[in-house]
Amino acid sequence: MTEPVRVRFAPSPTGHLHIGGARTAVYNWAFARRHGGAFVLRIEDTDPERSTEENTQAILRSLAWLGIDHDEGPDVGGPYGPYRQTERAPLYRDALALLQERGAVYPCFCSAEELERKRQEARARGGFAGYDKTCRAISPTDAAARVAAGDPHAWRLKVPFDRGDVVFEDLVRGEMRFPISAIDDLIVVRSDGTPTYNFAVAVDDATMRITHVIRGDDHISNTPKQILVYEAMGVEPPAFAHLSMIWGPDGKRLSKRHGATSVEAYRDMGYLPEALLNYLALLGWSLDGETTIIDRETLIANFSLERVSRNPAIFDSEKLEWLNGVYIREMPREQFVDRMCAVLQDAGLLSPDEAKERREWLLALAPLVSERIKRLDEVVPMVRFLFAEVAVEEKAKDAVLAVAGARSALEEAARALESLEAWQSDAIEAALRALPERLGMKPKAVFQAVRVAITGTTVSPPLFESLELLGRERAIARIEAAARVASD
RNA sequence: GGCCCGUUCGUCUAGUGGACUAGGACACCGCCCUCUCAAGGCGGAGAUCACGGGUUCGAAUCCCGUACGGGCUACCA
Repeated sequence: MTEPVRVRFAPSPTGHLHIGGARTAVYNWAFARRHGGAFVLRIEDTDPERSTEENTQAILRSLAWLGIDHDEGPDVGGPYGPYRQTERAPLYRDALALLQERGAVYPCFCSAEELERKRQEARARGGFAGYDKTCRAISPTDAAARVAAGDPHAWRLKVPFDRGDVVFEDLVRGEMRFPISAIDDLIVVRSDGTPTYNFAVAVDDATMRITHVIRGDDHISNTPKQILVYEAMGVEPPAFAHLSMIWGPDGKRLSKRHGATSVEAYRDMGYLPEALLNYLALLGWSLDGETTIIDRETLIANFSLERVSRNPAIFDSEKLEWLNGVYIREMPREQFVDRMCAVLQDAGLLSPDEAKERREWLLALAPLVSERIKRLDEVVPMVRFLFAEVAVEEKAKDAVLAVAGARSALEEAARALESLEAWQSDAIEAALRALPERLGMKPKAVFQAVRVAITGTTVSPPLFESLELLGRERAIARIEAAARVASD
């Protein structure tokens, strides 16, 4: 195959971009980039009830945030547009005309009620419950006459009787084979003139010159129908690759019940796009079974459909969180400061001006924080004490300040820090380390008392650095205040 | 009912007839480091490869069947 690779991601804007859709998008995108092909975005908005422009924009935003860029789409255009199905009506009309010309379709005058009744009967009898092909028996002249007379009708595909099994090579699963007898004379155009899904998809993929259709495996059984549409049009079908579904922790279809399912929700929780991308890539694909940290470039350079797994995967948010922590720790310090500032500004702890003025200070704080969090939203509780006055938590008070000797430890600490010449962590450390022995206390008891005094909690970034960043005046004031409520 | 897909540690996976006493990662447990929490280092536990038959000198890997889960079977997508 020498033609350039063209793949598409075709979401329905009936909701935001979900984890499952995002994974499909990632695989399509990675495949396109790997082969130097085009990644096209097509919006399947034929369901007017549930499709909204807001959702389309949200999907576009989510893809952009993940760093999945498309070459053609509703927002950037392209040579095979339009890229919204609702705008492609003329294409479907042309395709129907082509099928009519080729004698590949026939009008069906059966009413919905009639069809429903037949379906019930067939189901009761057992076996195949498809359309009984009543209208296929109507002679072309009679049919044409009824159409001309304005009889309501849908158009059905004449599934050939002598075709043999529909066989295709799925790039993930291998050979797929469907008996032609089990495939219905599907409706391609409804009586209101709108195309059905399987027809629209085949027409779109054909006219957009899609070479590889990579999508969820809920479409496996649709594939033979679409192949029949291609054949009816006289067009070579693309290659297909079906991805298994992503499930929630309970092994059921991923849904709101499982908590966050949209890409935007993960963004808002402080996940990094590169971490989500990495996680999604690994959910059903592996580089070699060993490598887990896979950046964008590595993914593009190595992605292959042959290594896509056939079984459904359960979404493991703990592993995603761990991965996010890895990316946070590996993030360049400057970049982390930017991310941290954004979060602090959202929390109202920092103004844009301060972010600029205190850049050096923030750069010093960054590594203390980045090493301790897995999500960006953990920044705020961890460093709040540096930006605002904090009350000592009750349980911290009970566990640390209510211990014998806490008061003298704090008083001594305040004294030692007051007389310090240079307010730097190493000097602070030297001063505080001398205390435990002199007071006959364990180092941990002294340090925890100081920690609680300045942060209000028993857990914080490293103590000496925290003291330095807090500043002498505030640090000593807090230690003295804590001493007043501590036990002897 | 019919057609189709799937089934390896709790989870994601490696594995394509012999290197498998089934490897890696997350989670879990222990130890070390240590001012807390993390991070990091070291180690541990965890999979009768869904089950049952076969093929073969030899099967997680090939074939058949069963069970369980899932999809399609719409003038939904």
